[in-house]
Amino acid sequence: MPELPEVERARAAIEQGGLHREIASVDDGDTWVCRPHSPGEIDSALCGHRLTAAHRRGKAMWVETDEGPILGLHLGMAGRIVTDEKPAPNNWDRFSIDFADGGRLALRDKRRLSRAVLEPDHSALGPDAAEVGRDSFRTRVGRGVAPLKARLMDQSVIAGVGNLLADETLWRAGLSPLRPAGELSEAELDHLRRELRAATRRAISRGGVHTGDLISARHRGGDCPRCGAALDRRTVGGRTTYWCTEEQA
DNA sequence: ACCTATGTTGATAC
DNA sequence: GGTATCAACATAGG
Repeated sequence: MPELPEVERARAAIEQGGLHREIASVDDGDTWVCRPHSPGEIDSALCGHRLTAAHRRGKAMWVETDEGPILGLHLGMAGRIVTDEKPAPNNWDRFSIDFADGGRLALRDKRRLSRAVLEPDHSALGPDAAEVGRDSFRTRVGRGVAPLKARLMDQSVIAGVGNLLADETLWRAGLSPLRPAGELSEAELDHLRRELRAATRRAISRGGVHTGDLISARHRGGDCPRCGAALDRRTVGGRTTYWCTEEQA
């Protein structure tokens, strides 16, 4: 679920529902999700503080605190942020903050691939996929021999594009996921960036990458929603990929 | 019951 | 350095 659009919604949820409330305690007992911290470390660092601002770059989020450390949050493959909800069963709330006012904020994740850490390191992250400028996009994406889709999903190249958004964007742009990234013309790269921004913005406003136009056809036997041709299905960049061989060259 | 598939990242190997 | 593969976690579905 969580690609850039979902993470942006999660960030907004923290901003709207989690700021300026005194932190009474933190449940950081999941040593996998909170690695490399020991249980109690995040708790003692955040207790008594308040969250003051929520930021995002790509799929990475971080929250500032008043005079305290920065809290990094990542949704992994199935995480989401909930505020003021009762604890989920089966310990699905892998990390949570209890506020002094009785409310709470939780990182809910069945699969435990999400992360909560203090002072997160985002130095290996490229510019945000929705913010990257034209020239930067050209030089960062338009190189190498890796398939275009793999390049788009490389978080150190640009941050935020996952499997579904990559397929949707390439389908919108009419570009094959298999094209060696370095072989794209500047015009193609500019067009790709334009479609990436459009697909991303649209997904944010509509609620997530699952609202894309290609999604409904993205299964075995699916047809291109535009031209009706059978979609091709292959593993590209390590992920299941669907595309229209008629329109995406 | 068993097998496959799943939005993520990171470590590892070539 | 760039690229590819597998493992980490846990669930859902055929």
